[in-house]
Amino acid sequence: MNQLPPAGVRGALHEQFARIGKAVASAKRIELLELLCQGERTVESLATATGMGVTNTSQHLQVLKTARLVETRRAGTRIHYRAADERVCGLMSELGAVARARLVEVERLVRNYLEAPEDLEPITRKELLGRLSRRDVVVIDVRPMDEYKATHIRGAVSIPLAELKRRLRDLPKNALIVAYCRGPYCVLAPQALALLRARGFRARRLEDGLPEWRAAGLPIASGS
Amino acid sequence: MNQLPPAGVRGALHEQFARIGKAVASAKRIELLELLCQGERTVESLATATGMGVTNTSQHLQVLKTARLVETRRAGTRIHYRAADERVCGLMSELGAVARARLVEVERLVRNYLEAPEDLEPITRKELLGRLSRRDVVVIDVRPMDEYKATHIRGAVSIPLAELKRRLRDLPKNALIVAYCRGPYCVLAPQALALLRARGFRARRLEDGLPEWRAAGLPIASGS
DNA sequence: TCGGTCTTCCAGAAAACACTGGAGGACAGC
DNA sequence: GCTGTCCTCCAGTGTTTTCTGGAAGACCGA
Repeated sequence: MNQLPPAGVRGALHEQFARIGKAVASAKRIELLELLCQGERTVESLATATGMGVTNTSQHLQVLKTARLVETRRAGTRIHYRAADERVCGLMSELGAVARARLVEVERLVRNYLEAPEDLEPITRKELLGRLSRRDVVVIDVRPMDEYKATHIRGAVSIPLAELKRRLRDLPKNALIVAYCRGPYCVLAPQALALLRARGFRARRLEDGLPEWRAAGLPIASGS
Repeated sequence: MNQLPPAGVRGALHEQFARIGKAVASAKRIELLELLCQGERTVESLATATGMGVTNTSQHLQVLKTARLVETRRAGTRIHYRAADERVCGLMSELGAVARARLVEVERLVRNYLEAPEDLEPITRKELLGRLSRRDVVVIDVRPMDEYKATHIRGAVSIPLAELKRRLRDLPKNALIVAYCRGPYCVLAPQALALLRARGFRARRLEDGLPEWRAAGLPIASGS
């Protein structure tokens, strides 16, 4: 190649490269490829392994197939998928390496799970009060909006559990997040924690819930 | 790592990997990354090099930046972008390698341009007639739809130039495609050829155009 | 402080994509 | 032939991405 191809071809070439990129632009497909790099599997086994529906799995596999990253083999009524060649798996690990090197979030995810087990304990009212006055915490009220409007911990923001996923981007990645809800048996806060931690946030639960905070005579507020 | 992280984290990890994948899921961004792997450049210089608008270029660069694939440096009023590290460029070449290895289209693109110069000559009416009867050709009429309805070569399908891009998927990748329009000085067919060839199709032009075909007493039709 | 330049942010339209459920195709066993 | 299994295709819905102009922000030089 002693000369560049003309512009029209260059664009189309890049589009071909992008086909590969698009194929690995989805977490589900990456999961599938990782599994396939371990060995051949049927559609159904991939579906159960990833927790996706069979239809959806099949469609993702079609995408990978048209990008020529995987190949198929029919055996009776079922179809076995496998990675098209070792280079594909090489690309996957390269991708993972870049992700680990470049994305701090990945490190944080691992650290959050493997270390800091004390973060799994609820935070006491007293400690939260201290942190609130030092402003080194974000307190979120994960109950439905109308309950928040009625009464909430002073300084807390309302993020109903249903909206949490959508509002993740509003939350700080480095500060501690404390979630609370109706009381010690309420499931909203634990669910919020699970989501937050899976996304790499540092999150803890307040001991008990709002009624106990209020009963302790600690500062509350109402309205939005 | 002697144990897998729990499912919630695994999913989130894959999503982090997919962030990198998404970043390279667009031909434009791949082009930008390739340029940046050669060295630092300003937004404007990237915009002119790729033929994109500055706004659009900037937005693609933001995507790359949030994926941590590129970094910036301010110098007075302009901002210099560069690849975040060599591993990123390594990933790009790995991507290109897989694309070349796996995508036949890429090979075809190169071949279409570097070889088969005879395909650049128009096809004669006589040859087209023969191929039409052997059905080993797809003839497309790239004039506006109403002209097609009035009269067209029998066996041709109507794909007005404006719609060609959208309808590329309807065309065969292996068969020969012959385009015609109003006559030897009409620009529609040449433009269609440029697009088709850039996308890897085998495409030729009919000598002259419809009037000459008709004048030669060859088979025509009308209606849709 | 005031233009001028370079870049980013924002809002809206068009296109592409992911997921779902139901219909259809290929195969094995009876 | 018929039935059941496994997979793929199709159509519809809701979300995300891409691109475009216009406005705003950061910086330089006068």
